[in-house]
Amino acid sequence: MPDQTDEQALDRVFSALSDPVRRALLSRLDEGEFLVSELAEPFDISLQAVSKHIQVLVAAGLVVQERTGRVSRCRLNAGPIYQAAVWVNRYSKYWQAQFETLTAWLDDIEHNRTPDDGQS
Amino acid sequence: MPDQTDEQALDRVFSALSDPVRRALLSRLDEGEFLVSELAEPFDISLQAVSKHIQVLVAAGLVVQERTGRVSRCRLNAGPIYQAAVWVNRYSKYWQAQFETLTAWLDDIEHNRTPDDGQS
DNA sequence: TTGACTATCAATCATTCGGTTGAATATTGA
DNA sequence: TCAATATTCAACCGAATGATTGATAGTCAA
Repeated sequence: MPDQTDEQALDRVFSALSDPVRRALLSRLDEGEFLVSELAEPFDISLQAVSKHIQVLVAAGLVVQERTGRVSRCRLNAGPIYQAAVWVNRYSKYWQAQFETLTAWLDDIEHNRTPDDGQS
Repeated sequence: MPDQTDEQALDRVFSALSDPVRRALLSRLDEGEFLVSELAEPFDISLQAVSKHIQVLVAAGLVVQERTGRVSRCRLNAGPIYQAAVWVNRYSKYWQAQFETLTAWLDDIEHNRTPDDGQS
């Protein structure tokens, strides 16, 4: 039985993941650490808008920022996604057909191989 | 490489999951079919508010409604959650410690056993 | 037919969200 | 010191969100 704090944390994580810009930021940060300006570069929106998106990710606990001098280095913290993963995986029984694919894919990760990932 | 339609579908699914009332509705519908009034009963908010939450779930493709006479029977359609599950499971490598728990849990589901589920 | 019941529609309200522009803060380096 | 740089803060804007209340539509049954 999750307490209210957990529920609110889940609110923030799912809400953070509901925006395509923020998902793209997390995908990028999965590759390493980046400065705010580096993260902002691919987007057509203003740097300030990206900065606010990063703040949303920080509030959800998904990103950690470490400021040294002028620059602010951003690092992924995927831990909070775990509860979201547990939540959505409760429904995996409904896509049995694709289930073998998912488990194989998770198995790939477990053995530190690269899954068939067509991500842009 | 997901197309824009898929991205927007993911937006809607994650956004739908970001509200605790809607997550509770999905959990309930995982147990079977319910009328709108039955779904609304446990909540302190108005029936109309619950009806609107259900409409959000329908728009995300997570719930199907079938109206017969006065009543509207609601049924879970978990399929669209799959893409969200794939998305969050990309980050499973970051919680290796808990990973065995997750795979064991998925394995339980695969064999139609009941996982250790303390859900309210 | 009348009345109760189920659910949605409609209007409203306060708040949040995603974006903008402009100013401020702080750091670096010439 | 002074100018350029990196980031955040602040104010604002329009649209979306989550809730309310009241009205409406449609169905069932006495």
